[in-house]
Amino acid sequence: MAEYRYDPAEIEQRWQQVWADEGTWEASNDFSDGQQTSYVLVMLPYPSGEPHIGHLKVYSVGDAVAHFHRRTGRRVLNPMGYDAFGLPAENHAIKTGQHPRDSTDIAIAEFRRQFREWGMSIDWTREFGTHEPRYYRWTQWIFLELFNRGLAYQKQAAVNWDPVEETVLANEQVIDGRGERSGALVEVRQLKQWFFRITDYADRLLEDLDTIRWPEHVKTMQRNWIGRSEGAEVVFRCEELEIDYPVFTTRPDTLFGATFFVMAPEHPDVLRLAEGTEHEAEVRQYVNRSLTDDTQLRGDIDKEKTGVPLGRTVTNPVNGEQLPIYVADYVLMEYGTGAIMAVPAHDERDYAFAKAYDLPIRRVIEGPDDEFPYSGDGTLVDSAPEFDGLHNRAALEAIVRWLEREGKGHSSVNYRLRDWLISRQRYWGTPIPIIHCPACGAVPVAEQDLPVLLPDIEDYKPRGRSPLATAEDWVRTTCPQCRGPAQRETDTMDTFVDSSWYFLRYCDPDNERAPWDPNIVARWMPVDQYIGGVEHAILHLLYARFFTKALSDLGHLPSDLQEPFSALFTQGMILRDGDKMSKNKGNVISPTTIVERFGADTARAYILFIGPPDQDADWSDSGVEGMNRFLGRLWRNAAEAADELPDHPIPDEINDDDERLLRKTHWAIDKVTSDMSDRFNFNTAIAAVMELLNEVTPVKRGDASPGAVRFALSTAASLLFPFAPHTATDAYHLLTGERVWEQPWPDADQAWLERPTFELVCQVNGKVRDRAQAPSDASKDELLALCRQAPRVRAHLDGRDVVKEIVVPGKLVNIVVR
RNA sequence: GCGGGCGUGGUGGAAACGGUAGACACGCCGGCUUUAGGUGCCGGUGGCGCAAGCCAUGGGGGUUCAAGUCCCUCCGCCCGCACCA
Repeated sequence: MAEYRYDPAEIEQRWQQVWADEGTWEASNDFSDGQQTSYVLVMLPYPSGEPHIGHLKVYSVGDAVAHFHRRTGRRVLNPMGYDAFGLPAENHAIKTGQHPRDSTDIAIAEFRRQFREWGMSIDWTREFGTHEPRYYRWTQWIFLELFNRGLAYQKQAAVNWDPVEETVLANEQVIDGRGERSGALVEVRQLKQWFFRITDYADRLLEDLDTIRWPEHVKTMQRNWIGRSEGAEVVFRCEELEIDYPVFTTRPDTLFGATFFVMAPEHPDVLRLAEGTEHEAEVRQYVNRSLTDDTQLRGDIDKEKTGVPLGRTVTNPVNGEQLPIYVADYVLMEYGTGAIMAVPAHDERDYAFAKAYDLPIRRVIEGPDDEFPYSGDGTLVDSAPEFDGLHNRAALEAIVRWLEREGKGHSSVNYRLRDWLISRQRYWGTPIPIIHCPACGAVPVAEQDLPVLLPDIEDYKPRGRSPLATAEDWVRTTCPQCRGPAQRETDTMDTFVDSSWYFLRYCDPDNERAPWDPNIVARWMPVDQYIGGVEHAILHLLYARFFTKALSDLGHLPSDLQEPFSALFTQGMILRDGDKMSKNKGNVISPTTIVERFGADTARAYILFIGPPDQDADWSDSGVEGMNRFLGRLWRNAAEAADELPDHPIPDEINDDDERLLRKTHWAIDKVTSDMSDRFNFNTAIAAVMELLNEVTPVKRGDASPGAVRFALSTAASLLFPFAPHTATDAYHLLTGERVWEQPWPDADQAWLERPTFELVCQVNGKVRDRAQAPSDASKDELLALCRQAPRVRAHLDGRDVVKEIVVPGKLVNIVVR
């Protein structure tokens, strides 16, 4: 017997050459043939160092989907780019002096090399990095579009300042009071910053979640983040100073239970209200302490409630009562109006405060017991004759109607979502295309002057302001409106701005007159299948949705394009011994090592085989070897059959081995197809191909005809193609002389899926006692009879009364005895 | 505290519907081939038991002819949000 040696290095290199030479994976923007399209997109990588195993996993998933879509008749857009602006490259520059552009371009070259080495079916003609002027020119253009429509604006605000990165951060980038990247406790600073008005879109961002096929937990996270609550705004008046203080409450039904009123320490009126009262000094002290307090500590829910009275009162609009005003740090300036009515009987926090300061507690809703606080539903009591006795839900509406009639309040909706703070005091990002003119204010750079190029500078270190400020020649400019001397904006944009529209640019990447041609975008968008990590559940995925809606409203996208990603899949991490891989732990396994040793196909197929791709999976060195053995076995069987078995068709008269093999082959087609269709069950799909190959080996030595063996092997290769494209291509080519990627996805023949007989499970009292071969078309009575005849069943029926008989056709019979 | 997810052999994991628990693979055991092998091939492998059989999907309870799957409850782990009025 000849020796057939599986040589993945040679096979992979050879086919990659063909794909590169022929541009096999390029997707044309000529849609005249009317072919169905599919946009399969994996989140673009941040190019730093070199790809890790997580990249290999996510792109293997994406590539499998792309290949499956292609072979089931769709034209697939599967592009690649790089999210190339960002802090790591800049921090590296501060340390080494190497320009971030240079280190980034080196990393990109390595990513590109490895993606090619992995054999990913990417359309390389559409590649770009978000740091290239031909890209960020349009990021700036989009900024100006938003600016011109009032969706980008500057305001002085309390913002999150990361003292390590020396820049502000968006709310979404602060995790447990710490900077997302640095882990440093963020400080609050009052600064003038650029924002995008994402809050205008809160309702649509919430509602449209119902229209997309995303994992439920991601949708839930977005809903929580947006944090919509319905309630009412109620006006409390300070008579002494003649000022109205509106508060937001979700429980206007408890208005009669309000016994005091609380303002946040940041509330601009706190000091003014306390002025001239006996509490002034104490209030001043409390406010100062709160503002300098650790934000994290202050946010701790278990922290004891503290506060100070202001020495003033407000009027409860429903009953005219005078409620003492307190300042307390459990009230947040960022939410609602920065002031609340306090109802200790029916709110946990107000109750804790009332207990600590010995304030009255008044029940206005009946509860199941006398316990306070009670936040559930019940009958309204001790409120007003017109509302007492109503269920609190009904009372809520009645009270709001009353407030509206009296002009003392109205129903209202509040959100947790804040506007998106996009300015960063850092170098390596897209410059904000604004010019500050002493006379004209913030003036947009003219469209024909885009891009505003990022200047080269000497020192990248941020010193409380953007390093761009040191590029004085660059900063100094003239005002586009009045031609007077003016200064450029020196902040750059959050890199999440860059990645909020890249999926649109892929559609039309070389367009020099516009960010994209809406007609082309209309053909590809929305993305049919988006794939990436859950860590972007809120940040990137919320921002990209906002951009899509805003750009659609501005007329730059089709009006029906409201969501960028119709379907989302979030992949799990690859762990090692149950731990994250990290350089610190020294347990990193690099894709290069695996690819060098076993080939890309082994690495890719193993990662997909290890378990469901949305779950975390533990890496196993011996597991990889097993996959390498399987691919080698498939390839050798194919090579051997191609050489040694005559290329005859399957004979009309088939023997038992042929039949067995053909049934298994069609079963495998059916299994892999359904595992791939709406699911991501790659692990079981690969297992099915293994089962098929396991069936070929013994049969080959038996009586199977050459045609049947060749058919089984070429089908196995064809089914494996999305997971191990090179090996599958080569095996298929050896057997058929054809290119598997040009072949349609195999079709399972129903006739071979149905069997003339099946194994009938015979149960007594729900326990399996025996099995019997039964004709597939047997009647219920026949199945029952077969079961009763089975020897082990008879033993268990002996001398007992049959109570009940259950027949499940095609499956089992259960006889219940006593 | 609220919301979501998960818990199956020595290991990773199978089992859309309630209907043969453990597919496929790793590991392990045995055999054959090989000068040798980190190769290839064949067989075995949830636990207890000689066997008939019994036990087994985190624990307990329930519904059902039948439960990994449905319901209740408890335990453990993971993720998100968290003084949001």
